[in-house]
Amino acid sequence: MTSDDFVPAPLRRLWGMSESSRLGRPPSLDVNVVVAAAVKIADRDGLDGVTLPKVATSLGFTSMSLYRHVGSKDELLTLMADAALGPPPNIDAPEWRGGLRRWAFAHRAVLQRRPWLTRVPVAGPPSGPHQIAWMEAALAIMSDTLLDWAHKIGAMSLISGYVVQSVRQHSELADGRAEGQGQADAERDYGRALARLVNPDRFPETARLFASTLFEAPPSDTPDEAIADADFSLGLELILDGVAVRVARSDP
Amino acid sequence: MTSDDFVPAPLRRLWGMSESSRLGRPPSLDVNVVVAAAVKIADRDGLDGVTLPKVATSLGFTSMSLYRHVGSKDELLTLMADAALGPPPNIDAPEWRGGLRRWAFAHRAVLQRRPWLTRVPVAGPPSGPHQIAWMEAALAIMSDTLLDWAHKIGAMSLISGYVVQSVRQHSELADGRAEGQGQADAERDYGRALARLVNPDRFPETARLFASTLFEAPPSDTPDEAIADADFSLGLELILDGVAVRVARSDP
DNA sequence: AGAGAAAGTATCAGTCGTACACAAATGCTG
DNA sequence: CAGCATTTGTGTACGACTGATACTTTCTCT
Repeated sequence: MTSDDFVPAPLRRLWGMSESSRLGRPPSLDVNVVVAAAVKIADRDGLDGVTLPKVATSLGFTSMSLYRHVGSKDELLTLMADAALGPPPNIDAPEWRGGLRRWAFAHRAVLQRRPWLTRVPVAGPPSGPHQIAWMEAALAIMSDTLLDWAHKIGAMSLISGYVVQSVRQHSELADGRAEGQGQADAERDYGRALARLVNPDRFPETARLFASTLFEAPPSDTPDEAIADADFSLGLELILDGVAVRVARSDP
Repeated sequence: MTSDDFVPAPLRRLWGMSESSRLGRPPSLDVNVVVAAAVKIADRDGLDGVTLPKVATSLGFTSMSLYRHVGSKDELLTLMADAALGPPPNIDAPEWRGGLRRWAFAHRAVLQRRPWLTRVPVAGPPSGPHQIAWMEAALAIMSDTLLDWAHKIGAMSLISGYVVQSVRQHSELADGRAEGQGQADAERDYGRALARLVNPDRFPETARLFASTLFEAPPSDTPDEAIADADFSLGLELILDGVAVRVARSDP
């Protein structure tokens, strides 16, 4: 039966199953070329810079020609996301905790290089080959544990969601920041501006927070990157502590 | 000096500091009315349904009139986000863990009622009065612990990020789902479609996952909501376990 | 009363996504 | 080798959106 191996068109394009109908006019354009061009534009101009006219003219075609290869702009975004994610690194760690940590940092590195990836609307569950490969890598890291599938998936998507959230937040704040201002400076300005609005009677804890040294005194020679790494690690290790509790619980 | 209590216009609008210049033609429109209308449209048509023409005509004005009260569409979104978030519930829990759990569920309930909130691009650090109030509530819950500020903020934003991510994911999947299909059915279909693409040689763990009972056999009389709640709790308790480790560590 | 200031309006340009009908380029069939 | 079905890329068009600029309207204060 053909209905058994029916795969919807978007999935076929994601997995590179070319039609090669060998009939009619041969295509001078294919999905991968279109996606590569779109990714290049996103790298340069951000996700909002990706428009069908721009992608098409960057290839010397008209915008409508793209519709022969991608079903819609949303589908193009999905294809871009999987292509830009790329394959996961090889991680063969002796124990799960170090492995997941490396997985998370690798994931973060990819997103930091292409912050627009964190803004692609997810149109469905992970279904591209690269997304699946990253998932495989995480599952392999946890294969030694006795966690059940629900916990493995839960831990993985928790970490992955944290990575996305964290990178997006930093990149959006960086976008909204005046040029030439470092992260430390921006945080201090933010604290000062809000400190006037936060009434200590209504918001006692928050007022104490703003009065604390958290925003005022970062050792001035610390690079922004180190601060960001520390913030990121704080949350990540918190999650890993939580996973450790479950791992220990399932292996008495 | 006036420069000391200078507050930028977007912040002034967020905090409801009206100008009341008492000169010239009196306004028949104000920020709150505009924001309320925009929120109503978002509730009905989603975030993409919010356009300046639609908001304006729903009030009987022209689109350009909105620019007298809102700096840009992005600013309108920020204002909508804070208005729609609303004030946090009163949570006076005897211990932090139950308190944070209730905080997370309350936050989730708000976002579930207005899924478009999870898609508003965050333009900066939390700065609206309601956002600050939610932050205050979380800090108050943790005030009994000996966590330092960095850990409190880290735990709070981790939980909040998890809530957002989780609700957004579910609502986006629900949007992409064919009508009349429940969550359990959709997950089963997803598993079947991908199972054919996932080569067990390249993706052994993932193949085992798809072959597992995770997607195939949810007890058929379980309502979708219960499944979603269980998924949500799984991740949340994982995070809380992680926080508990830190709380214990800081109080020997 | 009238000057000055602010609110709301009319008009407009520049984009974007995409539906639809068409032209061009090829392999297959006779 | 002719012509036909088939597939690819194009031209044109429409509706919708953001936001600029310059205008009219409607107030208060002098």
